[in-house]
Order: sequence, then C-alpha cells, then structure tokens
Amino acid sequence: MLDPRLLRTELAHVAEQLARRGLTLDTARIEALETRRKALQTEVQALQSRRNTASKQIGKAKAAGEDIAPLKAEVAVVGDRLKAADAELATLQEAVREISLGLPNLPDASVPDGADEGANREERAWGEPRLFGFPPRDHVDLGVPAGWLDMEAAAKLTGARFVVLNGALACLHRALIQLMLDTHTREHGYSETYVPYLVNSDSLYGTGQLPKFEQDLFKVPGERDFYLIPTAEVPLTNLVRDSIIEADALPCKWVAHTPCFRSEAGSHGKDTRGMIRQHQFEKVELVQAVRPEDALEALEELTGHAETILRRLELPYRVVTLCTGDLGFSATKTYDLEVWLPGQQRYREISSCSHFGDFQARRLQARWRNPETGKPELVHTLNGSGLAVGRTLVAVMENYQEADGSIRVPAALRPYMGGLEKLEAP
RNA sequence: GGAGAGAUGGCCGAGUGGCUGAAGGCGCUCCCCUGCUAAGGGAGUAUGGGUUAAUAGCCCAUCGAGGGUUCGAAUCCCUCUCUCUCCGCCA
Repeated sequence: MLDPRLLRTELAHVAEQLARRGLTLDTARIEALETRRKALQTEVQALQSRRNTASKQIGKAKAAGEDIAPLKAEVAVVGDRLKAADAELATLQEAVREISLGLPNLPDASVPDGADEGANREERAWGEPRLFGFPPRDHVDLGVPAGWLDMEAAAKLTGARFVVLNGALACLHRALIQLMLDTHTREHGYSETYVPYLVNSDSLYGTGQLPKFEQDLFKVPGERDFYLIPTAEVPLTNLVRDSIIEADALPCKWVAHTPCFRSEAGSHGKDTRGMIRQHQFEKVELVQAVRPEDALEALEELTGHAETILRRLELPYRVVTLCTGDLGFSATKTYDLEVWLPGQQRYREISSCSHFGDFQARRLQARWRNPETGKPELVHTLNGSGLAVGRTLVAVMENYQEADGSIRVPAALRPYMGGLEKLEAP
C-alpha cells in the first residue's frame, strides 16, 4: 500500500509515477473523496470530544445529586449527529481504502520505462550457452522416454499442469533443494525456516496477493479462511507482521523451501508443455527485512545469492531489470534471473528478486525502532527465489544432456546424490 | 470430537459502569547521591490516526477481534479467534 499521505499531499507525483506503469489515476475523484473525508473526520472527532466531555459532566452532576436531564438531552442530539457523520465517514474511508489497496507500488527511479518484457534491460550475462554436437532435446523429450518424468500419471492422479518425478530425477530434484538451502544458510547468512503451507487472508493482504489477485490462488473450501501459499514469500514476510523489530535485530534474513501452489488463471495455453508452468512446484525462497537505507544494496546482495546457485550449477544465465510494465504489483524494483534452456533455445525466468520498499511493510505494519528517533518506522522488505526448483531441474536436464539421452550430474550436486555422476536412461 | 480455564502496556499483574490510557511491581532511559560490578532518591517510558510548518500543542481511537446495551464500557450482553489444562483420536 502506498503512503496515504502521498495520496493527499503529492497526488500529482503519484499519478505521474503510476503513469509509468501504464496506469491512469482518477485524481479528481481521489481529491474529492479526500476533501470530504477530511471535513467529516474532523467533525466526527469534534463530536466525539463533545460527547466525552458531556458524559464526564453527567457523571459529576449525578454524583453531586444534580438534575442530569438537560445534559442528557444535549448529548442525545450530539449522538444523533455523530451516528450519521460516522456512518458517512466509514463509507468514505472504505472507498479510499479500496482505491489504495488497488494501487501498485511506485517504480524506482532506476527502473526502465516500457510496456512489456521487450523493454526489460539486460544487466549482465554469465556463462556461455553450450554448443551441442547433436540437436538438444527439451526436458520432456529427455524425461518422458526415460521414465523420469510422467505427465500421464500426474494427469490421472490430479489433472493437467502437475508432474510425477521418478527415480534418479526425483533424487536430483531433492539434491537441488539441499544444495540451495545449504548454500544460503551456511554461506549467505539466512536462517532456515519451516512454515505453514496454508495461510489466512490477513497474510495475503500483507504481501499484496489480496485483494487484487485472488483468482491466482487456491482457496481451501470450508469455513476456514485458508489459502495454499503461492510462494513462501507470504508466510516468511508475514513473520514480521504487526511487530516492531529492535534495530540490532536487522537485517532479518530467512530462507525456506516450500511447495508453491498457483491456479495460473489467465495463462491457459501458455507453457502447457512440460513442467515450466505447474499448479504445484517447489521453490527455495529468500526473504529479508532491512533498514530503509540498506534496501537497494540488499537487493543487489540478494540477487547475488540467487546467482550463486546458478554459478555453482554452471548454468548460463542473464540478469534483467524488469521495466515498469513488467514489474509486479508490490515491487518497486525487480531483477529477473533467466537461465538458458537449450530445449527452447532461449532464456527463461528462474528467479525473481524484488525490492518492495515500505509497500508491504505498511500493509503488514512491520516496523523497526530507529535508535535516532526512538520511534517505530516501517522496514523495507525484499524477496527472491533462490531458486525455483522445478525450473532449475529443467535447466540441469537440458544443459547437461548427452547424445544418448543420459544426463550428467553437476559437480555441485554429486555430494547430495551419493557421488552419482550420471543419470543413465534405462 | 468432549469438558474446563483464560486473553489488559516490553514483561508480571490490579481493575465488575464514570476522575482508568489504564494502580502496583519488574525491566529500560535520563538525572541526582554514593571513593570502588552494591544500595538509595527523582523524572520518564504504548500504538495508530486527525489538525499543524512542527516527532510544540490540542483532539480522536485502541485493554484478543467484531457487533450490541448505555449519556458514558477494560468492566454488562452476543458472535468469532487464539492460548492453556484434562479426556478421546491420531502421523
């Protein structure tokens, strides 16, 4: 959520920045609502003040044995006006809140303007796409004939956009998770965390998935207000919800491996082949809560942590800065890591590292105590995939394939696979 | 699933209709006193919001959440959530 003060005092600036994201802000309507809200709120508070004073007088008069009827009559009038004004104020505040909750974050100054991913800016590339002496297959053609990947079984068990992994490939999948968790906890200073995979709607409001993106989530039927997590960002970031963190406890750095569940509404017909886009996938997620002045540097650092995994796995990748049109709702700046997929002959997103400024923190009421002022101030939050496990598995399969359909095991994963060097197709 | 108890400020804990935003204690901060890691004295110590140039002042809200009764609710009523204890069940 944007700072409501910005909406009041710097509406033109907000409109200008949102325009970079292709959004038109109805400033006239917001101004009208705000003017009315201001007048009403002042009136309501004055009436409350009047009632409080009168009520105290009644108490005193009663104790003194005086006649309280005239006072009561006066308060009754105040009460009626208060009731009406209060109701209107509530309606107005709800309207303003609804607008606020629907507005995305303002893009950072360093974010390039643009309508879609075509305008994303490549920052750097690492590694050379391998030259194959044979036509490289994609992960489906490698995995299905070998029995490692079973889309039909998944369709039978559940439906489309799920997968069953078998044997050595399932093990490789697990090895990737282990490598990622070990690297981030032992070398990058994150504390390993196990979190619920079902969260309540408060948590989803906190990180910005609700109210706008409910159609992307799986809601658990029943009386409980439970949703399957679309990413560990939700439970991890909500750890700081409604709390005030002491300055010396920052930065908070958490890593968790969780399954992620996405309904992928609106993506019908997109990436239907293989396991690029699934309803259920594993991800190792990095989350940080930091002092505002450290946030931009923390984004660079966090992105580097995710890159480390790709380098360990010796997978060629590039880093792009998302343009304004491609930027997620809550983010002020995002780097995407894109890994080279020989089967598709293109780079595909494998990690998204974002800085949210105080946008999430405001919804979360996540604060820290600034020693200079002694006052609670909003923290800045960041997160990034470190990495998306399913897509990393795809990348390993396609980049490490041999002509005979076998897959070499990257050196960094062998310790997690009992020293196994190659997945042999049966 | 059944039975019971509870939820108050950083913590402990008082408080059954008005002078309680909240006693008292602990902790913490600052000051004073004190010739040595002690003791004592004083002051301060919640959050969100409105107004404002202002983190000056004034005002409003908040005692798990939401609703109700009342001129007035931490205190009375209703609903919900969470925690704890016992029984049952269970990975």
